[in-house]
Amino acid sequence: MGPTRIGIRHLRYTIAVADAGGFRAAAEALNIAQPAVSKTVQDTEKDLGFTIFQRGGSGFEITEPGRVFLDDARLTLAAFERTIRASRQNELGARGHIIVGYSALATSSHISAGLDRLNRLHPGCQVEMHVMSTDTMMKNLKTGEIDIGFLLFHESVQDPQVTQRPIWSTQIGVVVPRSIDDVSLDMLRDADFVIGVRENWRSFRALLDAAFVEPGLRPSIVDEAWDVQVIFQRVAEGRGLTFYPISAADSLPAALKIMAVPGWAPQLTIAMAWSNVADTKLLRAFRDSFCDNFACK
Amino acid sequence: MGPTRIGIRHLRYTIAVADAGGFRAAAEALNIAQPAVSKTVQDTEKDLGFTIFQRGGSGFEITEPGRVFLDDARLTLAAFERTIRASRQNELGARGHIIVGYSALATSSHISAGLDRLNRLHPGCQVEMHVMSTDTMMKNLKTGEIDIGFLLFHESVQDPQVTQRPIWSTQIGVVVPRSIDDVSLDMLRDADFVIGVRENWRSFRALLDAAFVEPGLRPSIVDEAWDVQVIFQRVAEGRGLTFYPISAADSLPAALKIMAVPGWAPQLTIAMAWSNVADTKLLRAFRDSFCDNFACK
DNA sequence: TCGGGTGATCGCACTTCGTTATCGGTCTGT
DNA sequence: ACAGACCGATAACGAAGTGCGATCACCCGA
Repeated sequence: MGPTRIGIRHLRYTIAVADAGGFRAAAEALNIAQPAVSKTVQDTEKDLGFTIFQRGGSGFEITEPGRVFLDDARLTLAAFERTIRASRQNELGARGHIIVGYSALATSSHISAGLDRLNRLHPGCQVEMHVMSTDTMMKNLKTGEIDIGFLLFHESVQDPQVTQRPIWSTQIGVVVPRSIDDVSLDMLRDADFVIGVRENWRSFRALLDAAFVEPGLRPSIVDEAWDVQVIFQRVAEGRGLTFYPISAADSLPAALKIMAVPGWAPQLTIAMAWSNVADTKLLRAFRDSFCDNFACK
Repeated sequence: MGPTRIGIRHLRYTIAVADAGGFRAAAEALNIAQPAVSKTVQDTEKDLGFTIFQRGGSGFEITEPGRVFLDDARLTLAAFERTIRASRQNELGARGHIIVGYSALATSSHISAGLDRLNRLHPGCQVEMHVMSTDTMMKNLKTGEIDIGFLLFHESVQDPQVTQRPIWSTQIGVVVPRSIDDVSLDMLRDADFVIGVRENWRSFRALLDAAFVEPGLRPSIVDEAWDVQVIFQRVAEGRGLTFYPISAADSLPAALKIMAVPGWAPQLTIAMAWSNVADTKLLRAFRDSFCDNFACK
């Protein structure tokens, strides 16, 4: 069996077909004509020696070996694009491009401090930030769509393919309108709350549920929202209070403030996460610039 | 900045230049003409936006960003070839190809048992075995030249990029000609020994050195050899004795036998090792088929 | 049976990638 | 100092890879 004639292009097209759910759709997504996709996928199948897509009259199914190949190919393609992206010069003439995902809970001066630190070591290195839920982040880390994630450290968020390292801990406080002067456990029992929906805030909600048990809290949730902005908006309107890590105090709207509850201090840890497979010199430098900073490891 | 026009070929050629130490040498190694290499490397540099090789009158130097890029590119290329290799059908029509490195010390029925087990799960999956020293193995694991290694588990053999998992333990015995009936600590004090050279047997020698301390042994080494076959040959000739793990008893030549020394039982552990970056479905199956077997993890 | 959907095939143009021949450069030994 | 051996870069050109539009064969629901 000779050397492969498969290249990155073959992986990219084949993956696109699987993702787009069809040859025509893939061609559209890739901005090329459909026959080119057909041809490339056929070449790939011929080289590998098995069919990836079982074509039927309408639509197709992915064969079992095809599924295995696609899983591996996705990782490989992500690794490839990562090394190119990390090495290419950007507009500023400096090298590097890192895509970071972070949970809204991880907003903190700690993050910007780490980014400043990185910027001193690698001037002009571009960092692209995207807010996303913890679950989405884990998925994107595995597919290579993001390089690094900052998320809520929680036992329910584990994956053998993803390494996590705690970066800092803080405690959960109550977000209230500025007009309120103090809070207490008793007050929480009677208050109404606006909290993120479980679909998007699964691990934070799980952590809150656990924190409610000990003091016997059963907060009445009058409203749920998908995004933090909406939650804060509701709180500012006086619809209810909400819980948030105290380290994120800086990112609160002016109308709100966050306060620790005397006698109730649930801890929350933010961790940095990355795929075991994602490994470039630049990413190591990035991770180190965060770890040295907070004396972890 | 548009999408890259860099492909696997660019990585392969650029790496070849760095490895071969020259454009002409690289061309020869790749079995192509030299101008093709020049052109491809130039295209790569243009796309990345910096020079990888600083050409001087005679020879060249690798620039700092070039070195970083090359390190990443090596990993990426290895990942690419691994996924293709793992997916391609072999002559038997079954899928998979794994390259395994093993230390001569790891020869054992445990290994063949694990391979049998894998063969039941993945019939026809090709496994390519190469004997190499522990140090070479670590290097090859990192470059992706081998997928899995079986090596002597030793504190001096550590690398953040490589994961190790102990697979089995055994004890060290003395290899003697069949004519000898029993061995003792006192006998070892007077005997001559043939042992592997330190360059190729570094970690085993370190382990032996430590094991000699407690009973106060200072074996007289009359001969050193590079390969295990040569060592056994010398022992069979009566030149001296040697030390070897008892689990490898099966692989001894007929003229020799291995015996435990009463009152001296240094332990030795064999571990399976793999690069953190090396990750395909097939390799996970391989590792699992070994780990389940010996109830580790 | 007829449109509207799928993917496969064909023929042609452009790009990529390989070749050979040749150039200009630096070292080295006379 | 100069010839010769080595290096990498360049030029010109052929072969292969890769794109395109047009078209075909097929399945399905109206």
